[in-house]
Amino acid sequence: MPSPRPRTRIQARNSEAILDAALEVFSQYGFRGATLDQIAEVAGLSKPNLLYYFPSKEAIHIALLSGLMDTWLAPLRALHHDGEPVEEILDYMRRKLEMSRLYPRESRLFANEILQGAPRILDQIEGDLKALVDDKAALITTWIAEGRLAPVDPRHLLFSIWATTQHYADFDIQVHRVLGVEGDAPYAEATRFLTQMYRATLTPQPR
Amino acid sequence: MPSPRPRTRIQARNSEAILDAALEVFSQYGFRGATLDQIAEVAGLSKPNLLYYFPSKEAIHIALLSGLMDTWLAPLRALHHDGEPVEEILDYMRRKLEMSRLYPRESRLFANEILQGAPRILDQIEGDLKALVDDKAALITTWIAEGRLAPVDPRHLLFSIWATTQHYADFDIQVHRVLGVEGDAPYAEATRFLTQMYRATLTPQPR
DNA sequence: TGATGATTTGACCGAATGGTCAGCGGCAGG
DNA sequence: CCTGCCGCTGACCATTCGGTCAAATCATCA
Repeated sequence: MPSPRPRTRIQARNSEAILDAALEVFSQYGFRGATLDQIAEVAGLSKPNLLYYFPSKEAIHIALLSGLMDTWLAPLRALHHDGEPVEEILDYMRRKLEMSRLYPRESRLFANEILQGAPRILDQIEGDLKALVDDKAALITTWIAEGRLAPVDPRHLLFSIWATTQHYADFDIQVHRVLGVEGDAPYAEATRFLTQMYRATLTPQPR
Repeated sequence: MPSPRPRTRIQARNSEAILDAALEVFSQYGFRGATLDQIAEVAGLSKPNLLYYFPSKEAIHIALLSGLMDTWLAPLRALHHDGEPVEEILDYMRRKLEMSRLYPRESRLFANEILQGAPRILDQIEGDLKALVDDKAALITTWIAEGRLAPVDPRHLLFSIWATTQHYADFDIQVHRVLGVEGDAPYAEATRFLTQMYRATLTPQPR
């Protein structure tokens, strides 16, 4: 039984190929809709060979998800209490949007998992994620109390940032077809629009 | 071969039960991840009986999607050129949010279809949806030119409204677990937050 | 070079999948 | 009461599914 983490060069290469192919397939069809044959074909390996590196379909899925959560929360963790509050949150939004641009498959994998009821990451959502949100919401509340941020609901502010930024990854096709363009152009426009929207929302009004 | 639209009372009842069950299952697992046995069980019918009313799994899916698109676009169609621009768009946002609250399964079905590459509704996205967006974007541009709306990118404004409102249906579980609440409470809070955000974003600044 | 373990695969398995079909029961109209 | 059709089902089918295994091949190093 090979260890889940690669030890030899060839194990590293194949494990990575499998995870990459699995990300491709799972992110599009969800766990139940994806098949091992599909993943094997994308990875350029035979199905039994997949199962030589991972004991089951679910193990591949779990391997993807467990690595994903930390990556996904990193931008929010980087929301620091030093710096100008409005710009801090704008930076967070831009980091999140950049994640959607660079890692759309990861975003879709996450979306698929949530849509299916988050059976494999519910504890992390109720644990790590909730704790992190509580923490950052407290920080935002402090900023508001100091008058450095317009009074907004901190949690729904975060929800809206997640929603707007991930939309460009998850609904990628819709965005491109409605705009009638291809490539990364929507992200540049989105950066401008979202910067404008959140600046208007968050800038405190002296009165 | 029974016609797709019910003619007798019993056909109406069963067709509706099937579509309702299929909506339940498809919206959670996507087309490929859903099974006829699952739908049959939820509908309280036998699998062959499903296929007495619909010729195939795909036919059920198509029946759901074709009915969905019009319902889904109705709120945007109702964006009128009379009335105060800011309040018109706020009303649209609230209608969309109300749709998420009342029809979360429809929202998830749509999200699943887009995630999987929109194989069955791509033409409608490039056709009806794009045309509608172009039309309403022109209206918004007019409002901006008249100084009755802050200058924003109209299409990305619509994207952000879709994203934020549908988020409460599609990521329902995450929202509830992170907030630590159950029921419709998030929708009331979201209405307040989003009203505040879009009012701040859209209200023109006299200078 | 030979030995040894890592890697790969064809053949296969039982279960689940979408779908078919002959026929049964019941109900409506004559 | 008979007839005929609508609604429904159990049994079945071919394919695909996740997964196993023995055997073949490959790579490495003594």
